[in-house]
Amino acid sequence: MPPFADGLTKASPKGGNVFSLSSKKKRASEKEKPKPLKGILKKPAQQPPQNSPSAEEAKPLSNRERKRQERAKAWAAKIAEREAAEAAASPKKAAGEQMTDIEFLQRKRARQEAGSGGGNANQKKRRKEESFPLLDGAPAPRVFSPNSTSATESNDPGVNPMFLNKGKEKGATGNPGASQNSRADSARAAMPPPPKPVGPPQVHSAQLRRHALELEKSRQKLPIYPHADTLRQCLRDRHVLVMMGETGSGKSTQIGQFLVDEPWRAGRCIAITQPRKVAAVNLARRVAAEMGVRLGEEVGYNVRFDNRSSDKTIIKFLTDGMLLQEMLADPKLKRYSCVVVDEAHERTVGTDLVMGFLRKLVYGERRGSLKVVIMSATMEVKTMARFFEENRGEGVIIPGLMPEASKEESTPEAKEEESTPEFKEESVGSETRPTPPETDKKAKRKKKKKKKNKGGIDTMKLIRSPSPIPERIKTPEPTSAAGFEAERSGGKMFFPYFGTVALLIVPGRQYPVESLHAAAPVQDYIDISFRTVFQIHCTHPMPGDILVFLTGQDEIENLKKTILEHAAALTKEMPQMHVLPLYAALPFAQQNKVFLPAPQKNMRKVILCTNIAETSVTVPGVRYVVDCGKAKLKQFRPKLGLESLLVTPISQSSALQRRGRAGREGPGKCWHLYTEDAFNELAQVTKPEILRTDVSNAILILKARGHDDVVNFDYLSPPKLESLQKALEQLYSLGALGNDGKITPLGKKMAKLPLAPPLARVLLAAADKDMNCLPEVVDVVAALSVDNLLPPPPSEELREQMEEARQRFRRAEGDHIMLLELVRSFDSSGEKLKGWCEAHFVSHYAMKTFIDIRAQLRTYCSSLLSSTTWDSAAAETISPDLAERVLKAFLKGFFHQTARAGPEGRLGEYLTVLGHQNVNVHPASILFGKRKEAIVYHEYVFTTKPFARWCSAVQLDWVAEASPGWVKGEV
DNA sequence: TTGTGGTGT
Repeated sequence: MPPFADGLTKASPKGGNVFSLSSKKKRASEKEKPKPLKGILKKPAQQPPQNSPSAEEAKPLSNRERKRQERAKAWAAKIAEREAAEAAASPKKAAGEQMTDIEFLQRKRARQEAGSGGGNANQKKRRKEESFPLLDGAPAPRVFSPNSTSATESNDPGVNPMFLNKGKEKGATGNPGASQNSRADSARAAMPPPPKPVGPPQVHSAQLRRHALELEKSRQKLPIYPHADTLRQCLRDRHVLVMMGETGSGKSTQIGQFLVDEPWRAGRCIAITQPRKVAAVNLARRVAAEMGVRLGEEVGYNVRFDNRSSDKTIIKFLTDGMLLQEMLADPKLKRYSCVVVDEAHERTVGTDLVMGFLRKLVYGERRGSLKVVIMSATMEVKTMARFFEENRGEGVIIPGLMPEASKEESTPEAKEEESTPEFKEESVGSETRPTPPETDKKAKRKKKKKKKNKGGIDTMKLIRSPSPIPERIKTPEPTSAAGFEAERSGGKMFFPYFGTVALLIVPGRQYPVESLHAAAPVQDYIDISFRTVFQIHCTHPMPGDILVFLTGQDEIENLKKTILEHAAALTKEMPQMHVLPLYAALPFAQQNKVFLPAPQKNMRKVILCTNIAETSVTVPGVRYVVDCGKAKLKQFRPKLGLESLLVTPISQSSALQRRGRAGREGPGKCWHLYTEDAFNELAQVTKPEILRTDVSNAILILKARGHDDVVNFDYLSPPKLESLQKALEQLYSLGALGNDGKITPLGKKMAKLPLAPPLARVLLAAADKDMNCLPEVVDVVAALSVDNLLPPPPSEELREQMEEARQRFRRAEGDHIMLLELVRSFDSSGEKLKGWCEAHFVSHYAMKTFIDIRAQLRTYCSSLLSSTTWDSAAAETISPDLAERVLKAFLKGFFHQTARAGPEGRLGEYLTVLGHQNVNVHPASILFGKRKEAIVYHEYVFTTKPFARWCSAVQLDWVAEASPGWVKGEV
């Protein structure tokens, strides 16, 4: 008898199951459609759902289609004209001349005559230049879109493309036959095979193309596939498309392929951004395979340390961070005709900044020549659409989606202090940051205070630095008559246009997942998780793995232990349990175990994970999810200037995401360890990262890309003024900004480095003549940039052995120089990386990352310093003098993270130089238990106590020397 | 005397 059954009854006040079966059997994509609950174990009699369209008629080339093609041609000509004008005008402009209209026309005619005839010459010419065989010739054949003539016309009255799944629910809930037998499909099947590519020598092997043809079948089954035409039409009519595509809709792989042949592409690349590297790489692989091309040629990717793209690349997947980096050299993103922002709902700082830049470009410098697609989950669609509408959605109503936009904004918010008012929906649409007199007064008070305390920095002056007047241009005339028609009819006809934004909702492919909530509030969710896991295991059939969401490594390892102890007591008839932890700090080899089937036949995987499994990792085989309702989230407290990790209740979208993990391979079930009322009280969406973190890096990114007025930048969610102020202060104190708030030459160099501003400052300081320790500092900075370089001992027995192995790196100066010793020791050992790491208890994976980062930093630095030798083996030994120079360089970036010895007799205690806060040397530091005059530390963490991690001994006069004027007084 | 969610340049 398993120990849990008894516990379960006790845990419930009513003496029943802890869980009340929710009366709703929710389908992830249609929550609003309650369905009667059938028996828990009864298998639904439905097939895997596929959201396929109802029959769509394939028409011959209709008048409308012909007109559309004409419009497309006209469009291409327009872009070509614009480019011709730009190209022609620029040399003249440089010479201070103005080109006359006549000159312009002459040039234009000359260009046209140079082409092989017709008004489409420019377009043809460009196509040839691209040498993309699949696109050669006009009209461009849609090699990969055999349904291109199918009639999913967005301007077809009676169809509501905004709700593409409406009226198709039968298909959606699992009647694939309906779609497969549709006339549209047979029409597609009857189409002639794709024409063979013509043009330059065949670089694509027949094998690649054969494989692509095989993949074509599964492409056609994707829910998004039938909507290709609607999607294309949206982007012909509007420059911005906000698309809600649910999990499994195929949006990420298909969007690029749908748009390749569009005339507005004008030979330029389509960028698709991702928040994660793996996603960018895998998507590129898949799309290259589907298109039958070699990865890195027409389809490629670009992520840190790995660039597989070329001049030929027309669909490029890249991380949002990489796009931001590209924007340093190319602020207008001239090489792209279209930027697709995928997973926009995740609201990472990178994605948010990219969206801000794109909004500015699409209504400004790139008006008419840039298409923007935002792909997001349900919850954020309104936010995104309003943000991208040229007038912030003012006076525009999204039919059916936001009928009472004003009403729902009156939801009362909870706490005043901690909740960020800017985060509420309604403020998203605000045109500029509101500056009522009250705010202004407050700000002025702050300014006075700052002046008094720190002497001399006028932070408000920094904030209020040059404020370009935002350009206001009227909504462009829609190119589609139908779009115009729809707007005029005032909501009678539903067209997917929300002012200047097109809006599309594409259904996904998810199996139904049943939601269960706790009947009463849960006190100890670890204990209840444990019971629930056994309850599921004993009452639910195999196959079906269990995924348990917890908050951290510690919880996971503890629960794993408990489960294993009790799993041993399971009877032999019961399936066995295979318990696996999953969190980011776990070595890859162990992480990968979750992808493998359980080692024995009658065995169920129980995966205990952090929110890594919410987005980053998809575990196969999962049918049951346990959601504890909490997660660790970073929080920035601007008053203290500190980031900390806090266990926080998750948001509703997060809960739905977790639940969705049960429905990837079949109908599933999710146990939420909190009441339904508690769920209803959760925030709708997770607070965007930009409101939770230190924004100094983000501000430097803005400044370096020419946005001086960082307060009035187009943020989807503007950070608190306090956070901005803190960031500006930090950048100013590091010398990245001048008194006028503008970026300094030093700041520009810092922005180019892939490092947090203080570390970037350190690196640049080391290049100074008096410091002269760049190679050493590069080593230390790179070592500090990797996580878990020195993992804790795998077992207590090995602790002594570990300490002995690491003994040779010890340096009296502290952890920074210890890291340098470690790196030197590896460099001079001549051993293979893996063996060396194992012998010294250094993380192999972290060390590989270290090597990559170091190489990248060296490349950046080579331009700073011509005569630097990077040969570590030939370098001087780490003399006390060299160590001192290294630490002094660190103080240039970390003077604000220094502390002096605390009261006598308390060894590890220090008081921060700024703010006089108590900090303790972290026990993992080699300075632990040692008393020094002062320390510089790399990181402040608050766990059981405030700790300073990665500490080194410094002298107070060094601190004073390295600090800017206003800090000196504090030392 | 510790051991922090997840990303990214």
